[in-house]
Order: sequence, then C-alpha cells, then structure tokens
Amino acid sequence: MTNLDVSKLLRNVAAAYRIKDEQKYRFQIIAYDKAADTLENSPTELRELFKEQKLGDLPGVGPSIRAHLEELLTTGKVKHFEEVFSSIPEAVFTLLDVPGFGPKKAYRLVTEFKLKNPKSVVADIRALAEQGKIDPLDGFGKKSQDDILTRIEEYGRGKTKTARMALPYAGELAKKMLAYLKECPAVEQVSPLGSLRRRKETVGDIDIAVASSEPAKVLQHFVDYPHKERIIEKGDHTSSILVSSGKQIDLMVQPPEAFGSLLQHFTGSKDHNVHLREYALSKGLSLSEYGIKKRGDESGKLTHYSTEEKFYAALGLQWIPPEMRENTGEIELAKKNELPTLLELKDMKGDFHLHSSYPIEPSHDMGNNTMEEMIAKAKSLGYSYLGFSEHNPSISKHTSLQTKAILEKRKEFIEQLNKKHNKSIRVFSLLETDILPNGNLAIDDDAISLLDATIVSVHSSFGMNRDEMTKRVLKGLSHPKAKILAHPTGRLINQRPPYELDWAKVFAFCKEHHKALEINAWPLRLDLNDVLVREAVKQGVKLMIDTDSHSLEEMDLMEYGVSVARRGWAKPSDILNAMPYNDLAKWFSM
DNA sequence: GCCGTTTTCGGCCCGACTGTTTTCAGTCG
Repeated sequence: MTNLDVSKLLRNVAAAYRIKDEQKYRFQIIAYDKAADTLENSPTELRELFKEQKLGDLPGVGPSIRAHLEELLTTGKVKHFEEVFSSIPEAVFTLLDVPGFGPKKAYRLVTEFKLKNPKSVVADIRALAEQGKIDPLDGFGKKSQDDILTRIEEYGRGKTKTARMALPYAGELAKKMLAYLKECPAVEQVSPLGSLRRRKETVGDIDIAVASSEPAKVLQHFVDYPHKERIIEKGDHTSSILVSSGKQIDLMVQPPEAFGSLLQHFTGSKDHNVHLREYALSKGLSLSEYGIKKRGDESGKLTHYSTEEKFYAALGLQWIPPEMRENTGEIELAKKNELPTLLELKDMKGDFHLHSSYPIEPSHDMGNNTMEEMIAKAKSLGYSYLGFSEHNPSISKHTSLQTKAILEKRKEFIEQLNKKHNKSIRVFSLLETDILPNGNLAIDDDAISLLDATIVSVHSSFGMNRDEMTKRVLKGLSHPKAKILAHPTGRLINQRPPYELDWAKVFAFCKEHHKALEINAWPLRLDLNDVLVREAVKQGVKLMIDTDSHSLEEMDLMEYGVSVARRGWAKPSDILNAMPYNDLAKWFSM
C-alpha cells in the first residue's frame, strides 16, 4: 500500500463525512483532507515511518488518525473507516476522480439509480445521461445532464482531478498563453501562478493572473483563445478553458492596484494561505484576493496592494519566495526576518553531468555533441568549469584492458582541452559509473584511477528492497574516487516510482565521507526531490545540480534543478557547483 | 480531529462560478 493509496483512503473518509453530515463533521473533514495532503507529499513510505515510530511527526496526523494508520498497517483495515463507509456504496468513491463530481452529486446519483458496480459506474452514469434520465431529477436539469456527459467524455480522455503534468511541460503551455494574452492591449501585467510559480515538480491546472483596468476585455480575449477546446466557465473576475491535450488553464483578472493580493492569493499553496489567514486573523485582519480588511468591518473598507512585497509587509512579514510557500515554517521565519537567501540560477558556475559524443563505447546512451561544442555552450552560460560524465564503457563488450585504454586516451584528450582553453574554463575528467547490484563499480580501480573523480548511479535491478539498496549505494559511494550519487532515487515522474533508500543513513554517510548528492535537472527526474533536499540541507550534506545533458539545448535545463534546490531551501553555500573553482577543486581532492 | 506568540480548550480562511433556484447547494481553488 503506497502513500498515495492511503492518501486516497483518507480523502474517502472526508468525502464520506461530507455525505453523512457536512456541518456536524466539518472539522473532521478538514482534518482528514489535511492528513491526506501530508501523506501525498511525504517522500518516505508510511511503513518506514511506522517502523521508526514517526507517524505522529507528520503535520496533520494527531493521536486519532495515527492510531487508525497503525491499525491499517498492522491488520490491513481500519474498523472506524469501515463503519464510516458502511452506508455508502463503493461506486461513489470511483466517481470522485471525475472532474465536476463531488461527494454529494456522486452519492445522489449512485443511490438514486442503485449503481452497485464501481467498475462500471462511470459508464452507467453516461448511459443514464444519454437516455435523458438525469434531467428530471430534483436539483438537476438539462444543463447539468449535458455537463455530466461532457465531463465524463473528458475523463475518458485522461482529464482527472488528480492528473498532473511535469513542470517543464506546464511551463511551455503557459508560455504560449502568456504570449497570446500580451496581444490584448487591455493586459497591463501578466504572471503565471499556482504550483507553476511555486515551481513544483508537477502541475495540475495552469493558473495565470492579469492586471487590467478592463477585465471584461481581457476575459473575452482569453476565452477566444484559438487553441481552446471549450470554455469551462466565464465570470467577471475569472475564467477557465480546456485546451487540446486536456489541460485546464485558469485566468484571474484584477485592476493593477490590487495585483499584489491577487498574485499572493493564487500562488498559494492552499496550506500557506490558510496559515497566513489564521495568522492575520490573530492580528484582527481578514485576507482575500482583493486585499486586507479589518475583521468584522462590514462596511468593507478594503486596502489594496499593488505588489506582493507590500502585501506581506502589511502583515509584518518579509516577502516569501514562492518556492517556499508550502506552510513548512516559512511564515514563522518571515516574522523574524530570518528567511534564508535562496540559491539562484545566476549562482551556478558549472555542470558536471554532461554526456558528450566522445567515442567511449558506453554502457548506455551517449551524447550528440562534441566536448568542444559543450565547452562553448558552457562558456555562453557563464560557467567557469564543467565535467564530462559519459557512461562507463560497456563491460560486456570490453576487457578491463580495453576499458583502461579507452579512458587513457580520453584523459589525454581532456588534458589537451584544458591546455587549449588555458584556465578560461576548467574541464574535469569524470565518468558516470554504474553501481552493480552487489555494490561494486562497473569498471575496475586501474581504470577509475585515470579519472579526476566519478559520478556513480544505479541503472539496473531497481526492485531491491530498502536495506539492500542502501547497502548497494553506500558500497558504491565508498570508493575513494566516487564523489557524487547521480539521480539518487531513480524515479521518472509519472512513469517509474523511486527506489527506497534509508535516507538517515545516506545523509550521515555523505556528510562523514565528503560525498555529494545530485539534484538531477532532467525534467522527468528532478531527484533528489525538494523534500529530501530540505532534509539534506538541514543535515549539512552537499548537493550538486546537474543537467544530465545529452545535447547542447539540454544544458539550458539547469533552471529546473535550481527550482528543486530552492524548494528545498538551499543556499548557494549548500551547492558544490555554485562554488568558486578553487574551493571546488579542493573538495574533489578531499 | 488537530493544534498552540490566544498553548491542553476553544477555535478552525475566503471567495468565484454554475445551475437550479426564489435564496442556495455543490464544486473548485
């Protein structure tokens, strides 16, 4: 049972309470939803937290929910949940992932038509709508019947409430929309919001804010977007459209004088805003996307804020970078004026995970561009150093003598490059070496000794359990030349789950033996992830942000790795390749 | 059911939009 499964279970409990008596269970609903959020974002599997008696440390998990989770992990079920679910057909919960279906509507339709089969419930409802049997129901009508058909059709094409796209994909969609919006003369300022602005690794809907004195014109321009599939809703302040590819774009418009509070509100996260509003209430202030007013002041005297800086300042807070707005202590630090100065893209001085086309006869894919081309690109990015890390020569196709010969030749080649560029940029001779299932490195010591250092990583046998995998990785890292663990969890976003490691052990090992963990900027990897970066930073473990580029264009992806680092509250001093050359060379020699 | 610069009880964010409604319920963020 994964964290996501358990998270869904808790959401179902909240949904069940909504169906039973939304008023009576009001606060239980909030509590279960919050605990579900926490679990969804926890990088550590529940079972491990349970083993270490740390379930109660999760925010939103108190004595009651903790006891239920323990029961779930021990016996596979929870008595209390079964009681809550007992009067509600299972099919209700299946419907909840279809956009437009909340607990009430799902329950009403399922019970009205006695739909028992969770596997066919979506198709059953579609059939009923097609036969016109929903229209006559109390509280429904022709329009909601049609809406149900539209939503189910879109659901069938992959639009669900929980589907999220990788950050760079969302970035591209947003870029096109921003360009389109700027064509409208009424648009004065425009900015992406929500998880896209917070640079979360995945994005659900794309949220965009516009400052304009003529909202109606902007909203009309927006819903006229030529690549839209349909308009989901259109109001006086906000509108939503569906674009081809089944993604939703939401637009919010405010006059320029209120743009700051709009940015703040729709950047979120929800938890950050809830906490911020509770904090404001304690000072007698009430917050909304329109501004700030005194609590209980019904005359509605509202103060507007044109920038976020002014909005936060009005609450006595430092401006908080969007990447930090996840309600994990940032508001408390902002009160004390103690927010860390986060890493920025311009701090980056090099890239160490680069695959050139150098003929190394590698074990995995090789790069498209020559070392010289990649050096020129690195210079254009303002870097002062870089490292080449092709995959090690294939061990099945080479004897160790052949491997050594290849690497000797490559070493000389890189020495020539260094001579030629005469310190205008420094080139490190690295390699990405496989850690074999037994923990040995794929090539032998004679070959490795020819390198400045090596990146090590796992490319096979992902199915090992946590203890075996931890042993394997630490054994690989313990080689004196092994300095960096690349893409440390092996996950591919939306495609392959991470393998489990004992992070306490890994962090302690890295700290003691001067090893670094990579933040891989490749958009589908982005691991180490934000939550683990934050923990590594706390423990004093050094990190390195690399693009894992196989071509020149990919070297521009560094910004995504920097985003992960910022979401993990990393400062420039936490990142090895934000260091000056001399400090870095010293670290490599340690 | 959770939680603490209002700390072990008494609170718990704020609003938009749609559809079916004569004043609100449901969904969503």
